[in-house]
Amino acid sequence: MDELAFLMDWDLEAINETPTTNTNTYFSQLFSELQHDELLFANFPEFSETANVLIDEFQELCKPFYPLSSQTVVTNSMILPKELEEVKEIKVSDQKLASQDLQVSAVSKCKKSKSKSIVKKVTAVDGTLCDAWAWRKYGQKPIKGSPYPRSYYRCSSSKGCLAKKQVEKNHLDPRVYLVTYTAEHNHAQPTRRNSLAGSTRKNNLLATNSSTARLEKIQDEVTVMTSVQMMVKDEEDHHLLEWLEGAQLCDDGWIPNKELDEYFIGLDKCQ
DNA sequence: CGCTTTTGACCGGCGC
DNA sequence: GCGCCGGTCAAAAGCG
Repeated sequence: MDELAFLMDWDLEAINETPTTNTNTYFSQLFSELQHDELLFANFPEFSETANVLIDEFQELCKPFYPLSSQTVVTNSMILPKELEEVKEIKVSDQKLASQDLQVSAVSKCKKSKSKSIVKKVTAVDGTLCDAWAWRKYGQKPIKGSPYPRSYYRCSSSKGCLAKKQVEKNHLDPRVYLVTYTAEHNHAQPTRRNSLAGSTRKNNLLATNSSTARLEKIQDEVTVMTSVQMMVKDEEDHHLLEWLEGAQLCDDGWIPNKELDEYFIGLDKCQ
């Protein structure tokens, strides 16, 4: 199979991903959040019918805020109107949400965040390799007080996606990268193979100069570290971090749904 | 040719 | 108003 055919195959794989069930789960959780917020709920008094109606109407309301085609299924993230950002959840990670919406749910149950950005501490080969999204660098600035410049990236997976991240070395420990994510992806996360196909040139060089297996190994290592070592700006999330650090991870570095279920149930009992 | 990175310029917010 | 700082823009160059 030549390279083009291979890429087309990857694209088809992406198109075939229509996680409607997970989408509904995600929206259901989101609505649970909304219903607990009196102010927001007052803005949407019509949301009192079945869950499906709620989901449909909410999707409709949010359409102006994310540039999705009419055929696109909203998956793991989207741009919310300003007033809704107040109740937007902190994610365990930006990755794998389309297949593990429960991770989002667990964290959103834990705490509502007023902070829009997420900071990850990455002890890794390179901050640009730390996730499965494709990023395009659009700027670099020296930062006062730090010997290392800060790099600015925006998502290049999809046109119109507002997701961005900033990467800078920790001047106290140059092996550690601080990665700050802002805004939300308005499209599904690319599959691993897709992300490799659409990743930065540096990643492509790695993939061509060495074996793909080698690249995947690096990314697996980084994935494990980022999912456990994530830092959230708010100290109130300390208990979540403790739980994350103690969680038993899957082979691919992600938290098994069973673990999340238990965490989920534990939270419900506490509340 | 299309995509990326690089890098100086530009802009807005903030403190004085 | 001015200067500093951080974030973004956009032209140029590099690469496959």
